[in-house]
Amino acid sequence: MISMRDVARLAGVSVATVSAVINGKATVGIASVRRVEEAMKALDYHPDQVARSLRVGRTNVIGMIVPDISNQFFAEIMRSVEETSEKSGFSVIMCDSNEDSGREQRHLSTLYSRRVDGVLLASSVSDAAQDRLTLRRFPIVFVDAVPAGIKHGAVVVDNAEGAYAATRYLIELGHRRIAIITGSLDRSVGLDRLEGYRKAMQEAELVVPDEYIRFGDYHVESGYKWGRELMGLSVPPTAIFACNNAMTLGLLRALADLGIRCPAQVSVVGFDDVDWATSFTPRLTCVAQPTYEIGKLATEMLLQKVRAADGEATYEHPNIILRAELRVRESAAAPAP
Amino acid sequence: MISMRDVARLAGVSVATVSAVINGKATVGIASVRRVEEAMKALDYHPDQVARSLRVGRTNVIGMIVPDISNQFFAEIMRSVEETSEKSGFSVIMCDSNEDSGREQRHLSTLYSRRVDGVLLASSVSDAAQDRLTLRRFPIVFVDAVPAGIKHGAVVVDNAEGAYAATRYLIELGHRRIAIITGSLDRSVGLDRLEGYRKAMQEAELVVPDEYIRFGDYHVESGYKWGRELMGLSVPPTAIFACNNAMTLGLLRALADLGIRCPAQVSVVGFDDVDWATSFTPRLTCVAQPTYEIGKLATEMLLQKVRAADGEATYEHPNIILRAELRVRESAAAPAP
DNA sequence: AGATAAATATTAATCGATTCAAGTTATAGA
DNA sequence: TCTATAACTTGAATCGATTAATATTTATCT
Repeated sequence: MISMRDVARLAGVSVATVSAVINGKATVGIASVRRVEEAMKALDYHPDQVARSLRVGRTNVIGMIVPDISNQFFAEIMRSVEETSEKSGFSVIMCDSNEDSGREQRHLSTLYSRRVDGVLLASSVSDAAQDRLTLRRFPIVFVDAVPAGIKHGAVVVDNAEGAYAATRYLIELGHRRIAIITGSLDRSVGLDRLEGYRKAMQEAELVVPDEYIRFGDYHVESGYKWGRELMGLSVPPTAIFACNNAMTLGLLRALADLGIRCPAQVSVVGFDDVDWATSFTPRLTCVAQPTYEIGKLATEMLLQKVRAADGEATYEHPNIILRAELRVRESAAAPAP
Repeated sequence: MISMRDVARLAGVSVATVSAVINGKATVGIASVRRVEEAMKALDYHPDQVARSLRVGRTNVIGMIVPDISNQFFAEIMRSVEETSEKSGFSVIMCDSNEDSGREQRHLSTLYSRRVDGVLLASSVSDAAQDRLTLRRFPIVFVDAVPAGIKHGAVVVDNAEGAYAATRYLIELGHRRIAIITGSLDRSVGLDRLEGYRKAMQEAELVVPDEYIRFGDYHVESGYKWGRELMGLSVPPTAIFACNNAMTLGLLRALADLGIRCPAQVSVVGFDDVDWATSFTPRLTCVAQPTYEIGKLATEMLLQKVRAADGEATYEHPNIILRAELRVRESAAAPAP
């Protein structure tokens, strides 16, 4: 392995000079700079970031933990995070928590051992926010879901507002029997979306029978299961609001299996816009989250925190709350008379 | 930052002893082990992997480069890679090459600087295989696409066979005018799928007009564009084979926009099975790749290589070629008479 | 008890960078 | 020519672990 010593030897200077050249310090003579650069090229030298990290106490690596890498919503955020990080010279270690708080904790622990400079935590399962110890380890920015009580350092979407808009839209179309398939309530995402739905229903003075509220787990299967159940009720809903992309998919599959036509027999609004949404017949009406923006802003916020922490300071940015936009397409229509 | 010194001091032993305890060396007395363990717990000590990596010359980190993180096919492979790596104590740095050979090279270079122990390279754009220098840097396993001439260290699917099966199936349904939307030919994936298609057509003694072969770029838009073009031909095909998930989506969108019903008016077979494939009406017939297996086997092969390289040896495993399975559903049917 | 072997523990070098204090050379001004 | 200052350059300590060589303690056997 070629090291700085080798470069120094070949260039006929000290390692300190080589280091200065690499770091663009202005104190090096033009002649030395040239010789060092030539030596580096000749030896195909690439500075060892591991050694550098040890010395400067910074790795230029961040960690990102998501509940499911293969969910398109998170995949798109990851893409944006990777792109933004790379521009600032940061690499990203990706971790999948599989919505399991044990796995999440273990990942946080390894990331700490690897001395990453910060962590993006999507849909945190465990209440990492409560975990004072974890928070003291490294800068953290919460993405997608914000733990209760956290007012700073999170980038999320206004889930309540998005769910409200979706439900409102269905009501305006004339629906009165509107069901929801939501996620578990131990994270803000599920909580807020349910709340938005409830608010819209309440405002319209529509009572919601308990069996119209179903708690899924953000996977296709639960959307399918609850979709079948809902449509099997003695008084089935005329519209269903599904709270993430996977459950929407499951719901649509259930409808197809049951031979129930959408939107003629039942209207569907989903959460998360995905590439297949506009290829479906009918094209899917849904609440879209700006994944690119979420990833970009969260990364920028985290890097600010990292830079601040470098100078022993702290950088506290109030939560960024982006708008979730209702995209009206064809899967929701007025109920059959 | 708590270091081994602190632990050693508190436990009343030397750092060497602490190190021995951590690494499970049998030479430490039972009493010392206990004292060290208590000290570690008391101080909430987490060994610094950066320092460890520098000393032992291993990082226990691998890199993975994919052309598009947000494509579900690669996202699923990544998930499997992350899972398998984590089991062996490896972390994964994810990089998106955006199908750009410049970006790919830059990523390879950073990964080298970070001294990752190995790299999984999906759909390599640049001919990294030819790049002797890159190959000497670290163990590499090719995924999805195998560079020309590479006989070892790749995990791929039998693309030609998959495409052959798909085309064959369409022919058996009675189609004679079958078009293909494939990817560029500078990677084995595009090449092999086209070849499989050609072989099936040839065997059936069907001539393929040039305008039935369209070269996309694996993105939705190109599937859409070529889909419209194909259906606008004076003699349009009665069946279309699209060579990846995104282009299939674009094609289906084009058909929907044109009001052309599938499979009544045109049959469609896609490549890559994805979560939405079975929620569509009609449910999508496609060639499925075993993403979980691909990720798992590729990671295992890479880790073998890493372990071998650790002992100055090399581990050469012949390319693993998995079967791509045709999943017959409803988007392809006999042509209208 | 004394010798020898076995079991533990420690010292100090090392990995490859960065960085500060100190040293050397060059330049300008008197 | 001499000195003060500026412009470069370097030696050596340091980051936090691992590990080989060496030292110390304990156990075993005659």
